[in-house]
Amino acid sequence: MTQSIAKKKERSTLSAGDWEQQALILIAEKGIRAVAVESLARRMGVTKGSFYWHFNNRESLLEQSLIRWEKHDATNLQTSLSAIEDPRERLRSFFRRTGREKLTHNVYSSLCTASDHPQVEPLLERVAERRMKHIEKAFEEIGFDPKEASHRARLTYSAYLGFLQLQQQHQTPSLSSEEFEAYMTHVIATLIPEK
Amino acid sequence: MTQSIAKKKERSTLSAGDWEQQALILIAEKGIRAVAVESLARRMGVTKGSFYWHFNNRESLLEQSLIRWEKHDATNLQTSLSAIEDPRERLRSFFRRTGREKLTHNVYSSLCTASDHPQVEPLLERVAERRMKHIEKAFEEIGFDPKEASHRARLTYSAYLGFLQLQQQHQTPSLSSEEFEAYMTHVIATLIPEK
DNA sequence: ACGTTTCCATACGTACGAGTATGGTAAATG
DNA sequence: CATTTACCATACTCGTACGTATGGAAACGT
Repeated sequence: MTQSIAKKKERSTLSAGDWEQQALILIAEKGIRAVAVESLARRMGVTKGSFYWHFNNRESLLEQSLIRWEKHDATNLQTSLSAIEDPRERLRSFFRRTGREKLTHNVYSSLCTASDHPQVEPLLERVAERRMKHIEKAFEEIGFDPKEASHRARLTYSAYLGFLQLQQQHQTPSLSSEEFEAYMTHVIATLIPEK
Repeated sequence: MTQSIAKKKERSTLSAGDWEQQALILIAEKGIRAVAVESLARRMGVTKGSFYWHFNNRESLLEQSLIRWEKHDATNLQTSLSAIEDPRERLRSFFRRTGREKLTHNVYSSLCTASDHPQVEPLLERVAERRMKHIEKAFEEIGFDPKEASHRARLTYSAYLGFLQLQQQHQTPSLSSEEFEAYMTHVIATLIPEK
């Protein structure tokens, strides 16, 4: 038993986790609708027979994949919260998170364009709620009263979501350009008040 | 010939325009993916045979419908621009446009969740570009220099897009509540500087 | 060594939606 | 009045993707 665990690195056989991981990569690249079991199987170098041994159906795969992603995202948020004590800096790092965490970020971006999907919608709700609370807390630490902090958090997260949308439409300066830097500076200056 | 035009109000036969109109209504209600020719035909009280007399294929219907919507939206923007001379008031009216123009607004909202669709993507790009220019101009009239106005317009439109996203996820206060009014006041105060 | 899991391939069955072929009916036209 | 034209119904084909049935081969337990 202990030996079989160590063997995982060899691609002798696939695990359910491998399928979930590849599904997330495919979501990030082409969106959730592109996750078809036959094409995904080809991608993994096997056929459908393998898939239906690991999962009951496509819906089950998506469910597990999304749970996996959500956990990963929640811990990401938590660590950034405990790591950065200055609330202003914490907010700035939230915006700049777009650059790092490429995969998990692209997954979210893709999921947003599938908000009508029955399995995705509740996930997006939970994630948005969690992140907005996170932002709201930072604004309260800065000095906003609860009501204002709530509104400012909603506005901030809306700006973030809208930016993702424009990014997918290729209507945003590339992340590495100085045009992008200038825009980020403007956003931070507008939404995060000085001391 | 002149008589047949006058008869249009009677639902004796359907025109291409009728199909496009119903397609837009369906898009607003259930998204563009729900626009299937058979189900749409049932909605119109006829069968596929009718549809394929008016259109070559489904793609053609979507193309015509989207063009129709885009024209409508462009004139809407133009009239609001020429009707309101105060730039601040013009920006405020942009935000509040969510309430009025229910149909055309819901269509846009639905289209945003289908930004990966090949026929929708270029449309969204054009619309976003047009609207952002509109907002940018208002900010310039207020007194922002061109660079700042551009950034502020992008931020403003991002906030708008993000709000639509949250709205679809039912994570926004209802448009008629005072909670919504308080939020709008906050947004306007944050993004539109006082004189 | 032998049977039992584990993992996967192959071949099917099925549902759905797009598009086609063809025929029918009422209105317009001459 | 006869015939064309506009509009629509019915009955197909076809491609795609999900899901199932079944069998094979390697690994594991005993």
